[in-house]
Amino acid sequence: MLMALMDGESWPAGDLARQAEIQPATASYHLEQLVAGGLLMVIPQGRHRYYRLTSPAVAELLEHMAAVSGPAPVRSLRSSSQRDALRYGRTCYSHLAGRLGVVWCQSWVDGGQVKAVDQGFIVTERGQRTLRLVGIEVTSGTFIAQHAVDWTERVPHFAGPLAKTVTDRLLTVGWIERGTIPRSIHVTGPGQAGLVEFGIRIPDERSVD
Amino acid sequence: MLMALMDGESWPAGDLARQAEIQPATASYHLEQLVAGGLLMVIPQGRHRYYRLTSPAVAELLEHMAAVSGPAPVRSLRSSSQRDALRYGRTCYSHLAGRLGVVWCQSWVDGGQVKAVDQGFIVTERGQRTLRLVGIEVTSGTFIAQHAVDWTERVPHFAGPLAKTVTDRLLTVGWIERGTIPRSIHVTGPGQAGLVEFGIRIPDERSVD
DNA sequence: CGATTATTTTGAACGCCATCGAAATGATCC
DNA sequence: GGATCATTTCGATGGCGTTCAAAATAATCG
Repeated sequence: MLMALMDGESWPAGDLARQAEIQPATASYHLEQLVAGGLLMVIPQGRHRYYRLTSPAVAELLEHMAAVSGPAPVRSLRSSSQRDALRYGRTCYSHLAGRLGVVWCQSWVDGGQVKAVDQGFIVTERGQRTLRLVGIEVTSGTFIAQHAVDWTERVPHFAGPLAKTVTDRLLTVGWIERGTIPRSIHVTGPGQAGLVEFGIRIPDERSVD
Repeated sequence: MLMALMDGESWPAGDLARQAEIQPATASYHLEQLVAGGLLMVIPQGRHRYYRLTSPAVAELLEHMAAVSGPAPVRSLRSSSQRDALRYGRTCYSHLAGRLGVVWCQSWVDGGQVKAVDQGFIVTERGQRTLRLVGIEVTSGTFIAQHAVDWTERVPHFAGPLAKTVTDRLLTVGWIERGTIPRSIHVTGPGQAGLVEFGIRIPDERSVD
């Protein structure tokens, strides 16, 4: 359930129960504990009670835990295909993660849109021009944080405010869109060409290693 | 027990049991689980079996967890005084943490030995000269990572290779020394003057807030 | 080699915690 | 206002995990 909430969105108890494949009563019990423990907060809205992580810090911690613990053993076919989808692309507190996020980071390093500095990257002039393609205006030298480790890929990807802005923009212009599996992301038809122009070598969605 | 191992040192099962105030058999049982879970490794030496964290990554994760969970409620006077000692100064995987580590970081920012950049600090020319006082030679511009959050202080402190080098050096020249409580650090007599010259405003050991 | 120390293994007891079905609460919809 | 849906509360069950004492193993010491 915590993993399902890692995109920073709010989900009602029932949805979380279904995803965790447990009874609603059980989910309710656990969610209460997580709220008591300060990891979750609850936003009552009508007959729904929306749960969400109390802060991005919690998401970071979870990502950190997942990174150290390594990939979980596959329990069922369903969770496996679900994992594959998330492995391809997903949002992590509103920035791109998964293979898509990693490839973006690598492509931009190789393509010279960003220059690696300690603990992150700074946007080059080329990067500045590339960002302008999707209507984002920044001064070159702007810093982009990197996420220390990525859960499924174990390599850096962009994080922080600018990463979020870009992700939002890519969703708005319709180059990427959210899948049916919560937090999953995939590339749209127009996005195929768009992202290449945006300096991202798009990975094949079929061949997820 | 994990907290006791956070300095990266190796401890035998018995010592860990005593610190955790549990029976040796119980400790052994738990330590075995932690090894199975990949958090600990064991180094058999004679009739002792030394346990240690498998990697610095585990220590970072623990620090992260402690930071998010906040200070634990005080259970006993003993654990409280122990906590106070660690709050004053301690090593975290071979770099200074606790109030001492935080003050070092703040003093150097104020004193101009380092300049804050994103996700860390870089050594200025003044810092270069200060480091030379203890026989450490670096080029100005050298990067010092910062630990995102400090468990007891919740403010940044130095981490990474250079922080470790300095800590080792301060121990070698005898300005700081390890206390009886594992991981605890305090300032020696000579260190009082030395650390001031080294650009650190030494906090009073008595008045730990 | 016997005594001592460090540690693990075994075995058993206890407690508690996760789980679920059923009932209760609360809110929406018609 | 009654029906339906989302969620929580209640109550009961089963299981499992933690714990420790005692015994076993292993290594050191005299």
